[in-house]
Amino acid sequence: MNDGAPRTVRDRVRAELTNEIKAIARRQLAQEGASALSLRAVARELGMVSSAVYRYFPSRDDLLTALIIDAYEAVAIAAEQAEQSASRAGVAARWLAIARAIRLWAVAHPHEYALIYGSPVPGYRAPVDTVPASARVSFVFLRLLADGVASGEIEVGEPMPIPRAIHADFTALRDQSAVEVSDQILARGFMVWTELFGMISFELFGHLHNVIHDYDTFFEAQMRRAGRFLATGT
Amino acid sequence: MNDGAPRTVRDRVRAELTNEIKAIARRQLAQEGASALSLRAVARELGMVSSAVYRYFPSRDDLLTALIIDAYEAVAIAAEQAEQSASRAGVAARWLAIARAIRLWAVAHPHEYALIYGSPVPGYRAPVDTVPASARVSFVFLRLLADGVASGEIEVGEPMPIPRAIHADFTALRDQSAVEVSDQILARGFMVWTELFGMISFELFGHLHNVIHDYDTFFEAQMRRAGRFLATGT
DNA sequence: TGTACATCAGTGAACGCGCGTTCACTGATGTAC
DNA sequence: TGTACATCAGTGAACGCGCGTTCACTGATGTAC
Repeated sequence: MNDGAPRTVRDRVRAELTNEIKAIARRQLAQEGASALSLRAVARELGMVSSAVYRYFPSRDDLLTALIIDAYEAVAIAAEQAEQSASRAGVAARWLAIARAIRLWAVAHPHEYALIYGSPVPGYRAPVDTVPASARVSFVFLRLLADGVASGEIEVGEPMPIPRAIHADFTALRDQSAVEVSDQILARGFMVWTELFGMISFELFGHLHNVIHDYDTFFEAQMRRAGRFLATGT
Repeated sequence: MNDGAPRTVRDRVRAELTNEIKAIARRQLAQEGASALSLRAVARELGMVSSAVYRYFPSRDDLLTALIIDAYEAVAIAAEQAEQSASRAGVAARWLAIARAIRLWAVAHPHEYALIYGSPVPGYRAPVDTVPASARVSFVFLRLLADGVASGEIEVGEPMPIPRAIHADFTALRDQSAVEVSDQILARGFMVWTELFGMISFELFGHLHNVIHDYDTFFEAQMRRAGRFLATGT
């Protein structure tokens, strides 16, 4: 149906309107948050009658799902582009580039960040469609880990014991991502990755308010430290 | 007015009803999330007419504020109790006790956790009243840092450069908390603290779904590793 | 190229719902003397 | 201890609002021959 380029005028108009609906919805999201997102408000701003939106999205939740997928893809693309721009640099620099790119996207789109990394929207259950989109950004990081190990920039050091249950999960992750990285480095990677999103969430959700004032500098300093930990385990 | 014990029957009934309202609201929060919390639904479950609730909370937002403060205090109390039970143990064990207690509280009260550490509730602006409550839990951690440095269990190691702007914020934090800990250890502490909440948020908000299966074990392993980093910087 | 029919986009009205908040009221509880 | 008045809790009706979703409809666009 919608594979390839749109053939007819109708198809093209439809694709444009679909995007316009999403753009308006994103804007309203940015003003009021996810649970205040309403089809009627979108229709109003579009200059259409509310029932017309149903020609494009069968329900409010489907619109929300589309926004969620778009948001996941936007972070992923931001990370991928940063990674590519820095691809000739070392692992530490690439890590910083990725971390900065993700944070900058989040700061520029706080409600979209909240939509995907904040509390789940009440009454909404994410369908499976969102899974591949959500995984995409972490693959950027996993590839960085693999590169770092291959180049020797990530020092493996003395192995630490990993619980059996976690080893199984890590093995599954290696299979899915086709990235061969040892348990120990995956565990280290998880710490740094968690740190990154914890940091952004703290900043955006107000937990550093009146504690830290220069968010940019603080983020930069902590991420540099995290990068060192990633590379050397210290 | 309400200083000390309630004097009259009316006062006692009022205090009980206020608590009951909060309890019902908390339960509804747990079922539907914060933005679905409604005074009318609470009144319905109370068996009262909706306007009666206004005798207890002047608006929906005030009820929400009360829940937020209660939630902050509940995590703080959980952390404090864990800390006290482990107060004779070493810093590593105390850190683990605190981390576990906070996570267990979060897992037991996911919507209350989301209320305070997830995305802000749309259309709601937290009043200043919530600030002291929100800070309480981190003071537990700051005191642990100070104890660890005093006892030598936290190794200071070679100092690392801290940006001037961050040094100023850290100084203010030392003043507010009356905890004397060096910039370097504060920075390290921030990393570990961020890691803890990042981890809990990842788990509760579904970002480890189908990746990690044994959350308990994973959390335990990562927090042990974080504890080592806290103590030794490695 | 032209016509006949099928598909689709957008309209407008309607259904049923729940929400926050206000207000004048009744009856019970508390207080001052 | 008893009475008169003030305070307070809860009622019931109402205001005005916005929401998601359905449905029969009109008119425009696309397709097959």
